[in-house]
Amino acid sequence: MSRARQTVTLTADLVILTIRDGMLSVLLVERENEPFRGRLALPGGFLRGDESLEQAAARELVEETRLDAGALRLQQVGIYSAPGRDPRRPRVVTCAYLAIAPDLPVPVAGSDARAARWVPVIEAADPGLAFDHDCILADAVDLARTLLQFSTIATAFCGPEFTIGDLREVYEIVWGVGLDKPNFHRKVTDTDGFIVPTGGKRSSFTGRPAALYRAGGATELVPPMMRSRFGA
Amino acid sequence: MSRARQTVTLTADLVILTIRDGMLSVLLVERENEPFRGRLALPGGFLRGDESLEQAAARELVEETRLDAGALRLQQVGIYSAPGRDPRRPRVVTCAYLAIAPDLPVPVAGSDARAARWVPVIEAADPGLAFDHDCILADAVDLARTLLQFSTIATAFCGPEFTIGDLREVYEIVWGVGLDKPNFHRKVTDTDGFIVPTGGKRSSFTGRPAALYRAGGATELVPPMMRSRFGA
DNA sequence: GCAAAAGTGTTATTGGTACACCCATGG
DNA sequence: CCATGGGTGTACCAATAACACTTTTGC
Repeated sequence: MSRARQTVTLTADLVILTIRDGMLSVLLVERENEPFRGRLALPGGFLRGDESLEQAAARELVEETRLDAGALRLQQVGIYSAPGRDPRRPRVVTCAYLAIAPDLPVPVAGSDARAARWVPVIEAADPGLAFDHDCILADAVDLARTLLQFSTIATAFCGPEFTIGDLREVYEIVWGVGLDKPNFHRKVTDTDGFIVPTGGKRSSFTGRPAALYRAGGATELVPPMMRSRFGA
Repeated sequence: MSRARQTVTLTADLVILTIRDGMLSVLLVERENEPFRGRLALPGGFLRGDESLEQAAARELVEETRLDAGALRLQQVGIYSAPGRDPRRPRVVTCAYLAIAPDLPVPVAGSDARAARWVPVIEAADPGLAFDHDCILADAVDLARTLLQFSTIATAFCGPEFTIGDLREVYEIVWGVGLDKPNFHRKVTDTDGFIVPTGGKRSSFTGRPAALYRAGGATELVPPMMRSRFGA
């Protein structure tokens, strides 16, 4: 029987990352049904008949965060197909997608009544997530760290307008390192299309006001952003 | 009806790349059944009940090439789930895996009777492959080019022993550029764990004999291999 | 003035590019 | 000796790392 071709159930799971209170955080939902009732899990849903997996992931993203998936860049993390990973049915295979969101005002209750909330990534593995979502989350965070290095996606963590200091904080928090402020400033301003000045300034509580920028048109970051030691 | 959860058929397709006669080539099989009867397609097969997709891909690889998947590094290219991509059934979703193989002695007829043969990648798109395999192949070749830049996987194109010139040819053929010989030599010898000398030498028809090397233990290539202009 | 954050200048070092040049072998 | 590919030396250049220093705000 194991040699026979068979059908499987396909789901798309989302790893929506943001930065809240200086911590890399992920949107998790509390499961209301068995198995793993009461445990936290990544938001996700079943593939429908008229859509691709990426479209399913985009639909989930809108339901959970009200963010337009077209504006965000949805990145495929990988496919998880180990037999028995879902106790409910013999074969439930999932494809995980990474989305990076700005700090949203609200725990964004989805259109469905599930209780969604932001959880710092370091706390997410505490009792452990449902299914193999710990593994998926770890892979997605790894991917996010790599994307920061080679793409301009770090701006997706910020709002429409941000300072270079905001952007540097994104790198420092996601990578868990300190970056040299002067060198970072030059790097992002010298890279064509990374950020463009809006002309505005923002005064923080203390210190000199910082110039405001918005995301530029470039998506690739060449040369890549290097991870230095500690200069914060 | 389109909102209902449904089951799909899952397959694992393989993009097995090698270098033959100085050309990047891919292993293709001729389809014996409709649809796309007589057209070339990527080797692949249905997921069985007791295995993951990666295991299914590894099994296919052994069947097609007799290569141990454990020795090779199987890389996930992506998932292809557009509705209607397979005319046979409403939903057939495939996950594509990239394998890089040394130049094998034989067109390696698989254990099944399918006629498998190596086809240069530039010729593969000539009448077009079956299904969306043109797209999968293009994505896999892109991935291979990127992997050559950031990993040591280029050695997988070579046999157990190879010269630095052999390795340089791999880069030149896959990237379609010429590389500076002296700089390439230093780059690979200076990178710890990329290649290790075996002590042997190989005399070609002409010129000074080249030292032989085997693949080292490193998998990542830092700093990455750069694509220069043309110095061949 | 002082603290704090933004932003500029300058130097040392690392690593890639280009290319001249020598080495070892077959014919 | 000559052609050919293997391999070394070296000058130059681009980009990063480290850090001193100036600027502009709030208090």
